Amino acid sequence: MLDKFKAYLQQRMSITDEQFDLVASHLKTTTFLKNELVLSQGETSTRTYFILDGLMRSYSVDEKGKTHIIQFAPEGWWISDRNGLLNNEASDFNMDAIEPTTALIIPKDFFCTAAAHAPEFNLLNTTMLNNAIRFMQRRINLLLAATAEERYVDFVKLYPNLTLRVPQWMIASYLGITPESLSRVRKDLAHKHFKV
Amino acid sequence: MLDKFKAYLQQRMSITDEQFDLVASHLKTTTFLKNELVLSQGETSTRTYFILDGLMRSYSVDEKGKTHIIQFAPEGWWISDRNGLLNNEASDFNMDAIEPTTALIIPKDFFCTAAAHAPEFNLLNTTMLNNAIRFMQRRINLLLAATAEERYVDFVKLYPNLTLRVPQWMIASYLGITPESLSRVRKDLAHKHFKV
DNA sequence: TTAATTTATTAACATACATCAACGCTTGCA
DNA sequence: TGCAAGCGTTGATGTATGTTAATAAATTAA
Repeated sequence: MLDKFKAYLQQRMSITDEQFDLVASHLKTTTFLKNELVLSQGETSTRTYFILDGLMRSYSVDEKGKTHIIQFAPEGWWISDRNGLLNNEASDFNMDAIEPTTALIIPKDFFCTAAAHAPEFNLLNTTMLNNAIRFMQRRINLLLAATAEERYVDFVKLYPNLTLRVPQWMIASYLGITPESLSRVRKDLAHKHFKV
Repeated sequence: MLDKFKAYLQQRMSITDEQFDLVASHLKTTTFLKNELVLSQGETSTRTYFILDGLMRSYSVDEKGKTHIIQFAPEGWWISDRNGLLNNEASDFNMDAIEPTTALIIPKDFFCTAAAHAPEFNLLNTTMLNNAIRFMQRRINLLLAATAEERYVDFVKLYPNLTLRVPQWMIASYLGITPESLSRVRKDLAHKHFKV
């Protein structure tokens, strides 16, 4: 199962087998059941998860009980609560597994200790963080500028894979619209011969 | 002028005068006029700016010519285009100075070279990046879950300083509403005795 | 200082999306 | 096997916010 993590790293940095073994010796895997709650709003967690298999999400629940999805994390993605990670503060969000999931538990100091074995881990870390920012800026821009239909089309192009795996109401919740609206958006797109 | 940067670093890490001098010797300051365009959509820039004085913003312009503000950067904030920084790609956004601005030019490899002099720069860098992600998740959550009024109230509490410095139509553009809507929101809040 | 431009407000009207409710379809579990 | 629960669709209706336009106030330029 660690092979997937090794492959992930090798695609993004140069790392020897020895370095990987040293680094990976600190890591444990864990599994979550479908719909298992991993972290609730108000709890504190300093862990990051690297998803080996399955699908997780982080989301908020507002006063009316409505759910708003902050992030999807399928295989090869990272997910964590930054409040806990940075300041040992309570999480603003919930986290759960949408599918049965296997994940690596990445402790808070992982990149720091890993960099002691292979300095390139520092660059990998900052590159990934910058990338996350880039994606979030893009999403914010869409939320500010685009219609529900445009946001859905963008989602499908960006995550064709997720579109099939995730129930529609979750996609709606990620896009910031109701499931009913998404249903209508899809109907309109079908008339315009939009595929998948 | 570099004093401000030194104070900024000293608040966030331990750094000696010698280390600072070494690190700062690579840096140049630059100034921008009010309304000066710093970067346009389609151009490539690998620079980051650290704002010493003044106020900058990054924003997109959609097909209808409407402006959508991605980020405000007042004194003590960083601003950059991640497309250029990460991949030497063209920027999705524009960047300009809202006020006359003095900024440090931070080259792409700054944190890497600085870490050679003071390793704590690595931690500072990742902490700041994680913090940026935290703030953006919070903003996304508000865009998904909150009304225009709630978002405005949140903005005013989070950036009381900016509320006074920035024209209303820019705040509207940051919140994802029209200036007319913001005007109405403010009127309603005034009736509810909301202050500032 | 006047003139020109930008910014903020207000009103009438338009629309994208939400809400509420009803109805089949699937799914999972008793 | 059957039945409850969840999911997706559709329709009728409601509402927050957008659009357009006019005007006033503030800022900038000449």
